[in-house]
Amino acid sequence: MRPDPPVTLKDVAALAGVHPATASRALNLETRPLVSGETAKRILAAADSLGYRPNTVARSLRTRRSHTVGVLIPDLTNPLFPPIVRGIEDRLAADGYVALIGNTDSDDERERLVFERMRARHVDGFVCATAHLSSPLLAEAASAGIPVVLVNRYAKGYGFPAVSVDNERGIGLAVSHLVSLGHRRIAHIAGPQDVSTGLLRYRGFTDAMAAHGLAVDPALVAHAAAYSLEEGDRCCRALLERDLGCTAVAAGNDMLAVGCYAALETAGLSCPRDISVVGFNDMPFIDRLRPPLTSVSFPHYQVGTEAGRLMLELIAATGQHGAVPGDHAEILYLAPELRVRGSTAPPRAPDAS
Amino acid sequence: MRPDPPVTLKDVAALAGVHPATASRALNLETRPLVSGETAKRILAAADSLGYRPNTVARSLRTRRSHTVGVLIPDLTNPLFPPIVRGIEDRLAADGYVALIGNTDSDDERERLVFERMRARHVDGFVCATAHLSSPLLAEAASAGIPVVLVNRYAKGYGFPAVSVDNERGIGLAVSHLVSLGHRRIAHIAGPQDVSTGLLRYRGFTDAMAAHGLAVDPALVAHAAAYSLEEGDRCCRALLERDLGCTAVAAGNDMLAVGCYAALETAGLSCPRDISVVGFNDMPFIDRLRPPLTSVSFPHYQVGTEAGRLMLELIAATGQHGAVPGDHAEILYLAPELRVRGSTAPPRAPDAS
DNA sequence: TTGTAAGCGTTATCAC
DNA sequence: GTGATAACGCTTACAA
Repeated sequence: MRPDPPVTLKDVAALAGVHPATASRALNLETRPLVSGETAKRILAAADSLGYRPNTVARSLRTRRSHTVGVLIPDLTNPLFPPIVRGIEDRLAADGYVALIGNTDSDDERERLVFERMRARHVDGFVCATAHLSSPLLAEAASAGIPVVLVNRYAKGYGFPAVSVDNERGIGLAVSHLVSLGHRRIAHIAGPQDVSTGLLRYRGFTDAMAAHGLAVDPALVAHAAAYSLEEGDRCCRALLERDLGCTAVAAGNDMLAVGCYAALETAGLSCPRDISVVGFNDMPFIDRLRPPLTSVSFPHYQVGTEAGRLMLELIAATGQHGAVPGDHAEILYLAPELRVRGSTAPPRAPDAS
Repeated sequence: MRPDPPVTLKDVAALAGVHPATASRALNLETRPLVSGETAKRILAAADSLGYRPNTVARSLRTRRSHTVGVLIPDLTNPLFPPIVRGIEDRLAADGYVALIGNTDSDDERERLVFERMRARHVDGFVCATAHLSSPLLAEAASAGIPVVLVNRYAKGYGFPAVSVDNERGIGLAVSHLVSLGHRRIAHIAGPQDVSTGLLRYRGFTDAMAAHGLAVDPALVAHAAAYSLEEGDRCCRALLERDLGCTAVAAGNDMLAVGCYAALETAGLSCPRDISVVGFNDMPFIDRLRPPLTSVSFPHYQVGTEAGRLMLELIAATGQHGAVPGDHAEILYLAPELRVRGSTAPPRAPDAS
């Protein structure tokens, strides 16, 4: 079976007995008012009967709008991202946009590569969940006037809108919870300090401790090189080896927290009996682990839909006059909630602070 | 800051003092041999100094190749898919392709919508993980000569290559394992029968039971309307209510199996003490549930990379003469392996079959 | 209200 | 080996 020859605007115009330009006008909602109702009807009927589908590529070449958005994430297999990406896709789809997806593994080179590739395909904007605090890509996008929406992470100074959880408040909830259980010597496994979440949660941790009148023992802070199970495991071991009598760990995110589970098991310790663990993100299925992880939650899917919305607004705004993107950049902080589960309990032998 | 004006082929040609056509030839590897080494070098230098990036959209219009592939999946938030999608994306990226992603929720209308949208964007092919056993989309793609690779599911008669696990053998492993533990009355929660996995695993289940000389009590087969936790819960309840003394459940996939956990808990039963449960897919993190789920495993990521490979081959082949896609359709069955974990144990009171 | 014509950036097909 | 020219399918001033 040989491919059917694609039907073009010219075919539709011919069948309707009008000029292609007229057909184009009738087929586009914005310009439809320009053509008489009579001919418009004829054209639409013709298009319909031929099964006409506009060639987006040609249109894109002309209008410099592809109705396509690039989505940059570190790694789709990190359970945090699927709901976010779905949210983005759903919101974009509602307006006729489609999403190009690219995993970067937080690798600058790979990030650059997918960025370039998407740019070459004339994406109308980027939703970016990979932003390091300083990123040449963002600078480039800014100077090229490409809309960017930051997700989950924030980067200063580019004037891009962002959607994210209130990290400092979130980790504060975790600390308060642990303190209220009676914990005093609380450790923190900090995420990478070159991404906003790592930095803000670390800062939030020290602030929250201070607010509770607790000193932060620097030895009770471990620094993870990445948000991974392995790093969580490694950092937790390091903390245990220091033998500083900590009774709880507030981890920088869920992966690090689950990494702690492994370290505790290796050390023959029980969670939460010996050590309480709190995560951050409340990833899907994390409530079904053994033990169910207490974690700081926020609406992932909604992060995606909000990011999609901001992107669409940004694209629309960029169309207008010489609109400077980022003029009135909207930064959205979604409220965190603590989901208390089985990984936290009062310390074994509460020490009077 | 005003957007930099994009540099085009004409600019490069001008700087190099050649005609745009020549510049084009020099810039494309396939046609580079046509131009003298001297001028080629000059052109490349010019392109480099200007930071030239080919406009893929324009190229696409001309060549009818977008170097873009549409990926259709039911739902990205189903943990089975992220590794597969990553595999696809990684393989495609290695050849300069990017992936458009679309969630369909197994909804025909939505599927049609994203399909059309991607088609309008001139994707070079579709990797499709949503195929029902009969799908108008597939027929349409086939007749339009659009390359399609089926993933995880199979659909007969279109001649499309497919990558999937050997479902019948997989469920056979599960049954053998349960039988060897001493189970005789084994229930099956069958997935939707209009998708290949549901059908094949069901068939595989009855075959395997027969091979062990065990009768399949029809009342011990429950039919799930979807691969969801809710349906697993519902089906498992139904099975329990029938009170037929089953001691083990071989579920159609992991979601259904985890749904069983909920039903068992509600019924005050313990897994694996009262009822053993086996899943299928070995989703990420499923080994960390309570109890860790025994499941039929296969290499998800590799499913993705193989699908990507097949897609690239198909695209390459379609380029040639009037190659009929699906002539030598390659069907890849990856080998399943059983991961035995804490959700299976000998029955409480083994009944002599 | 509709037609004309130019052009988006590239590549394919001719000549030279 | 290189240049000229047309064309991919569509939109959009401008003209009628």
